[in-house]
Amino acid sequence: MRVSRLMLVTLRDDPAEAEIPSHKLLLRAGYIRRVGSGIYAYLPLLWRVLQKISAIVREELNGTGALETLLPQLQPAELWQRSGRWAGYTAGEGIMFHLEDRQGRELGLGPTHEEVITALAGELLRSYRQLPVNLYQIQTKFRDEIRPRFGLMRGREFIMKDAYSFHADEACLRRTYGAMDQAYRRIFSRCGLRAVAVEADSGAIGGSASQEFMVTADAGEDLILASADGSYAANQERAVSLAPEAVPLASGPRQGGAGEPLDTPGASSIEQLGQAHGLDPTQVVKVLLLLARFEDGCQQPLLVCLRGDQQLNEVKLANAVSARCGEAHGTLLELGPLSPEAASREGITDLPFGYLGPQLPDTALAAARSWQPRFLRLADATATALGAFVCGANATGRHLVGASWGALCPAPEALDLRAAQPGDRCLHDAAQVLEASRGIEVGHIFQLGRKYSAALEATFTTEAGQEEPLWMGCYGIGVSRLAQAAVEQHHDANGICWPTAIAPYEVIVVVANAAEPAQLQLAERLYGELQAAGVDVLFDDRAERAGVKFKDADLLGIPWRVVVGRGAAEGQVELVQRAGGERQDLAVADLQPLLLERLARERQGLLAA
RNA sequence: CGGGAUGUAGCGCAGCUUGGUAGCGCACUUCGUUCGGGACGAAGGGGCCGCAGGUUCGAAUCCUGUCAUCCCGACCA
Repeated sequence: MRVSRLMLVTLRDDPAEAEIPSHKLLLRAGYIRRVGSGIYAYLPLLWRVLQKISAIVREELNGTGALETLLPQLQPAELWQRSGRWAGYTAGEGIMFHLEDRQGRELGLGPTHEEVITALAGELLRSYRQLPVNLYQIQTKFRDEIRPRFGLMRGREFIMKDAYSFHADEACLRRTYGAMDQAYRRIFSRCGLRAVAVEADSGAIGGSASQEFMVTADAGEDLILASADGSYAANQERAVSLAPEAVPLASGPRQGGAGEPLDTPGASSIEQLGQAHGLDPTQVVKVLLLLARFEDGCQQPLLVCLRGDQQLNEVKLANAVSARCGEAHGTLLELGPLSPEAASREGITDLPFGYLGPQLPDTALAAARSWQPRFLRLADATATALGAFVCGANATGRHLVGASWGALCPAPEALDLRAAQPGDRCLHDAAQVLEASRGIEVGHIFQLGRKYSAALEATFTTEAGQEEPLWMGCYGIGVSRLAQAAVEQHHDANGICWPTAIAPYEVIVVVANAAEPAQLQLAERLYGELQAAGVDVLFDDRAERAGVKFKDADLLGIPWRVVVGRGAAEGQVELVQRAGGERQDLAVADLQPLLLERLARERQGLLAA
């Protein structure tokens, strides 16, 4: 392709709308244009990148025996009502764009395709003999993100590869899940990206085991906690660890474990309490009140106990609450702190915030107008493990010292609700410590189990002649996000440095002075020869000064630059590698063999390394 | 949705405090010089000043409303 025909518009200044390097560079180099909030046009250069990524994804998935398909983006509400996700995805902070057709039928614009594929599988897969099957598609997804940002990182319309597998039993699901894990590692390696697999929360998709693939980059939205020995890595949402040891309360239980009152005016936070009365945060049980709102309108107050030095992990809490109430009240729509303002709107004005203790009786909710009149009481295991502790006395300006579970109040169910922190000891080896890094989530694989097949009655006949719901897995890759993540991981002060495997073009031939016939002729010749040799080659034939063309070549991030300049008459050209900036002068005859050899290796991405 | 900010030419910005009919850099067009790291000179083209009301002889500027976009938090590939 000739640059003069490429519709190339590069920007010298950073666009004001972009914040992170990859977003700025994609805009400046003419890869994308914003059309609306979270909506982008993929310009021709980026489309080539996306097609290269897609080709790698296809090759690897086809290699596992997966089948490519294409499912509708317009999806009937009825399908989502059957799976129980319509309300959760459209009401409240739901992310599904939805609309009504001229007949008044409700439709959703697919944010994901579990419903459609499961309904199809239910119709088509009748016997264990047809299993397993793994179907995938590469397609635009629509999500009405609460806050689109960072260009393609979190758009409202984006390209995703999603795959869904169907199995006769769980062991088979596990095998395919393992095969997808391996395929994903190969895909990211082939794209030239450093990626790590981490344990993850299953989120709104549901199901049991799940693993995320993170491209490591400082601008990543996710916090990864990993052990230095490489045997444990998890998203912070999911990470588990050993909490620091608690400092025992010197005097032990007092007043038989009911605790001794202590006047603590003004000490409504753990820090203030600790400073004023010489207490360690690990000696305190703190009580958080939260409110959960469900699909059926039920509003459930929660009383959560944590050890004073620990932070709540809301994802873990939301999972625990869903597990306990989901059956009766449907999807958990919202979970947040129970504020004094919200309480007083309910008619509850006497909650001593800052001095709450786990013995707070349900009668505190007696005045509630629309809330459930009983707390759902949960505790982190670090709190229930305390033999004697300090807690609020449920009266402003007063705490109890030396309280113990049983005597003060029954211990709530002990769960893991705490947020693991960098520096925590690991569960698998207490000598290992969790270290933090940032990542961009580019892939996520799930063992869904039978959640969707049961809801949508997608069953098959087993060898024994029984009707059973299909076992399912689902596997996603954010293709457009991956392209931007690659830029985030591979750029420098001058622009993008694409890994060759996904670069829009592999080589750019730059004619230093297009007015010089010898240069122009040689450049034309090399351009033609490289094309004939199967190289994706750009030819910068513009009547620009050399400096402009060099700057643009760097900004675009083409891995190899061939400069046809002063040495053209003597048959000399210069070869420059974009990443690293290595340059060498070559005889024209040596160029192509050298380039072809390097490209052959680089097209394999990190697999070649 | 809560908190913060910004809307002036394709992009980046000034002008607004103190109202008087819109400017700078880049980009674009033409000509000349230049020609290996975003050249120089000359001459040009391009703006419903986000939108709607209001105040005023007069509004980019003041007032009210509204929309959009971006940033910080909750969601996700």
